Amino acid sequence: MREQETKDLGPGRPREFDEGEVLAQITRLFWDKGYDGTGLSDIMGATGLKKGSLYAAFGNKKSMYHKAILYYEQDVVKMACQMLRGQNPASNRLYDFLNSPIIAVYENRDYRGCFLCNAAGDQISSDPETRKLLGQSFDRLERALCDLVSDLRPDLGQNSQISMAQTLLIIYSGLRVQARAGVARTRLENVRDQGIRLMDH
Amino acid sequence: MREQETKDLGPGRPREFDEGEVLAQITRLFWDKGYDGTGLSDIMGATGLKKGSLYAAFGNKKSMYHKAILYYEQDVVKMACQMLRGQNPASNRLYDFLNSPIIAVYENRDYRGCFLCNAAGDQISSDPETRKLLGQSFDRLERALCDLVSDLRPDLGQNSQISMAQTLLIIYSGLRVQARAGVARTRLENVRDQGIRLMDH
DNA sequence: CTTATTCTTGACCAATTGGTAAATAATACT
DNA sequence: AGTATTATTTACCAATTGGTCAAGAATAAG
Repeated sequence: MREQETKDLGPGRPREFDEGEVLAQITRLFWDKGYDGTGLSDIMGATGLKKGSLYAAFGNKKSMYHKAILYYEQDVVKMACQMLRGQNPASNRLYDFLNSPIIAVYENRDYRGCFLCNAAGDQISSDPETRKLLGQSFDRLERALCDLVSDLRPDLGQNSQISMAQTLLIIYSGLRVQARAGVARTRLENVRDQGIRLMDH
Repeated sequence: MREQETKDLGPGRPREFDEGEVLAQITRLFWDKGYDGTGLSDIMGATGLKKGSLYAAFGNKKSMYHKAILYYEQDVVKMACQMLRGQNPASNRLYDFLNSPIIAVYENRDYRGCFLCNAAGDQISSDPETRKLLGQSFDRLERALCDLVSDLRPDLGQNSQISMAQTLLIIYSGLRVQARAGVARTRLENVRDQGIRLMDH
């Protein structure tokens, strides 16, 4: 009675690529080059697929972008949420969260920033479906942050906890943006520490 | 002995457009459509100028973008800094600063966000010159914020004041990004108020 | 008026854009 | 084997991209 994992091949020629892997590559492209900065040619080059296959599998460019946001949520955002709700001490989880933008840039030389934050600044964020997807992913992050705050400050009322979670998300977004803009490490670390100290009040 | 304002016309045909006005329009375009999202055709349409004139006056597209950031600094950022150092009570200035992203979206239906923040998420932020210009503008904002904090909390040491200014800038960036992503007004207001309360500690 | 200088215009460019359609190839079912 | 179904490939499309260049137009100086 269980659902088939690999979609038992019905009639017709089978796919020669893994949809998830291809989507991961598409996501990476949109992530660091933006919507208009990524051409079908880039996508073809990175995936090795021709336009026909891409359009058949993922629809047009805008639809590919939407699927990329969804993939990012199921991949990066989900992982972040698991970390936020993980088994480590709550204060460590908070530190790791606010430290991750710094690690990315200054340890891993990863300048892509946060896909959601980049997308918010992109022209395509005026597209309603894109906004909806961005909102969903941010909400998901906020809920995880809320759980973290509730671990950290069970003494506070729920409204205060929510406000703190929202503030942490905003600080995180700001850190991602400024890190991508090339702000010095020490400055980001100052803000990280202030964000952590903010939880004491 | 004073500098001539309108550049006494020397030999040759005189300009038929005001360089500042045109630059303002170019800036607006890059601001809400991004680098790749803005085509020369858009710029021609908005300014009424042909490519030849544009290239002669501002160089190629990337150079136009750089000049747009500079224009933004001399226009929007400078005004913001003047407000931050203005005559109003310091707490009012802080409120106005953190409230401005909310006003923009929810009172003025202005969804452009902050050009600098958008640019940081843009593909072109990997261009060194662009990063330099972004850094300069952010620095300018941070210095003004530092003066504000020093008005607000003269009791603190300079290092603490700097950290606070940096945190305010990051919160501001985050607010701009999330506001553009369509986050609900009350959430932004929560964060605004938390940012203000942050100054009490 | 002529000349030098600057600006504007319009034609032109190769390359690329997102997108489509037909032909071909690989599978399952009968 | 034949047929229905789905995937891949190839060729093709009109439109647009950023960018250049030469010709014409408007000014100042001689």
